[in-house]
Amino acid sequence: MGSWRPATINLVATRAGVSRATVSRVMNGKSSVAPELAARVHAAAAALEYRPSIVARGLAGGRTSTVALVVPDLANPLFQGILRSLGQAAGRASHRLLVAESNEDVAAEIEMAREARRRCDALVLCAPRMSAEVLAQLAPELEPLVLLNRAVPEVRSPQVTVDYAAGIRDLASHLEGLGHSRLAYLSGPATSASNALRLHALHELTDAGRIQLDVLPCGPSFADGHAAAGAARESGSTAVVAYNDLVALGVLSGLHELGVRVPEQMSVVGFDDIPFSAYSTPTLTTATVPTDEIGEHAWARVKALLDGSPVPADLRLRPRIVVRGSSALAP
Amino acid sequence: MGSWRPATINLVATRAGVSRATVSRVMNGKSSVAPELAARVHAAAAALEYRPSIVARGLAGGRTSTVALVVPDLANPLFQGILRSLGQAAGRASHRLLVAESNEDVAAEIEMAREARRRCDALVLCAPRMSAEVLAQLAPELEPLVLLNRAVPEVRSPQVTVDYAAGIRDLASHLEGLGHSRLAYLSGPATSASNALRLHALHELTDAGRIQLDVLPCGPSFADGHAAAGAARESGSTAVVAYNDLVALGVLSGLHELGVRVPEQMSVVGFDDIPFSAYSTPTLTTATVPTDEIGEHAWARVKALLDGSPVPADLRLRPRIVVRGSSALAP
DNA sequence: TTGTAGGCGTTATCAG
DNA sequence: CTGATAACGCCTACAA
Repeated sequence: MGSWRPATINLVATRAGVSRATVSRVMNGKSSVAPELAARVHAAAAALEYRPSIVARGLAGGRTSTVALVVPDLANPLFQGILRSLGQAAGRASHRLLVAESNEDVAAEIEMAREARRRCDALVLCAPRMSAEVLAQLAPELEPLVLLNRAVPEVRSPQVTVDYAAGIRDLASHLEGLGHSRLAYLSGPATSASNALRLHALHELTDAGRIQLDVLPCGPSFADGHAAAGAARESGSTAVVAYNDLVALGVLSGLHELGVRVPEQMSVVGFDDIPFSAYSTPTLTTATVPTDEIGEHAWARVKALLDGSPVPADLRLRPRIVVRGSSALAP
Repeated sequence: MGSWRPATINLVATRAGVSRATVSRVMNGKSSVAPELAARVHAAAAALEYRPSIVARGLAGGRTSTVALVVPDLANPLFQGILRSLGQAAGRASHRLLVAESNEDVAAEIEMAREARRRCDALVLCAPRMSAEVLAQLAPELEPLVLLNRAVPEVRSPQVTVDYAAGIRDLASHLEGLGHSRLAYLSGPATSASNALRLHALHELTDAGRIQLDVLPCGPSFADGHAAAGAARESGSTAVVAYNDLVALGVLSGLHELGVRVPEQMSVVGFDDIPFSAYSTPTLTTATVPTDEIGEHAWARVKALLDGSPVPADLRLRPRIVVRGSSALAP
């Protein structure tokens, strides 16, 4: 038994004594076919274990039933969540996901987006670092395109974004309500758009005279947060707002080592609600980014684009505050 | 300006005043072409922003430069790690990854594997739950195939597996060396092959009279571990071997709530070394599964299969013990 | 070295 | 309702 070649539509047609066109019609359930012929086709297809070639179908019909997802970093729970939910949603509609990780490299990201798009029906792009100009210029050739986690007015493609500003405001308000009037913000990567948004939202609160703010350079990782614990303690603030949960958990760990009790002596809040935040000691007050919804909504837009049906309006998802053990009344 | 159609090889050929064959040759760097013609082709291609259609190329040449990865659960750090490293390795060779998640559903897994394979050049399959019989029967039609995280002698395809037994043995030996003679094993899902391996390895140690073992039914999640903390304490064992890190961290949390100090009163070890294990309180002693290497080696085998070159021998990666703060001398 | 022609497996358009 | 026939975009003998 040599290497087995998959059955083609031609074989099935011959075996069933019909034309390829009829086989195609039967397989696709399109325009009605005489019951008897249909039965013969089904029988032949089953006997031959025939499966239409997705590749050939892609060439002929221009649809690959595949959508591409380009993300900067698959180690990030946010993108992992998006990957999962988008994959599930697409899967339910019999579409597959092609995933490409750019490793935060914008140049690579551009090339990957171009290339990934060419072999798929649509592209879902998460490009937090890409400049609006580049994105605006690139977008047209990437269509059908859905932009995630990033609002770019210059781009006509549907966008599903996260209202980080509102999330941070809610977090700050929560702390304010607990009597904290001076907050330390552990800043993420300087090039991060979402970091800029967070910072901007915080500055608005200081401008409104509601809080005092210490901005401490930090980074996006646990280690960064851990290293910044000392600076946070020295800052004179009574609460720490971390760039994300990883950083917050790092701060928790760092403060613990420094003998600073959380939340008694200092409150800490994160952002993202990664799985462990519910289980750290103390458990972490944070804001949840609804990645499930992002994927779901992203898929709805992809589908609309592909079907030519009305595309749902752009969405700005508001993170939900999750109050846990790391925040309490100011000392 | 209506919707723009991507340039085809025909357009380039016409523009350059050559035949399609010549354009094809130039684009693929195959058999030498007169420098002047090549220059014309390059110029035309550049002017038209021509990019060969990957889909058409796939149909004609039978290569899609895409490989499929099927995993049971993308929430699992193990598979996330494999996804990342495999994706990176494939990417370096200009291949893309099609990812499909079966949600632990074996029936769905079978269908996904079949389907995913048909649209790609090869399949990398992680199917911890699939029976050896089914797998053996399915494998031939899935080739070129690389099996991950699962040793199945009946299958001829290359396999990269993890020696969980050795990992567990090393962990148990570590505890034994600390004076623990009675261990509680928090068992994972009954259908999990890796769980069976862990259990088997542990039983060998009891059969050898080296340790006493309490097997406690548990599960694979943090919540399962948390819930099992009480049972672990009552078991009479002085150390807990958890099915994985998630469970171990859950136990840590549960024991903390019960007022049991770790590692003073009880030692706890996990398995996987997920990112957070280095930062929990106490930090978790565990065993690292080298996901980076898995992806790397898996890709090497995929490539060999596709190139028709000699396929590297099957690999059994041994986890590396990481001793941290959750294990200490028996009380 | 270059061009011609046929084929990859489907779908879609027309006749009949 | 069914069957030729022409795309789809590219690759690859085979010929010249």
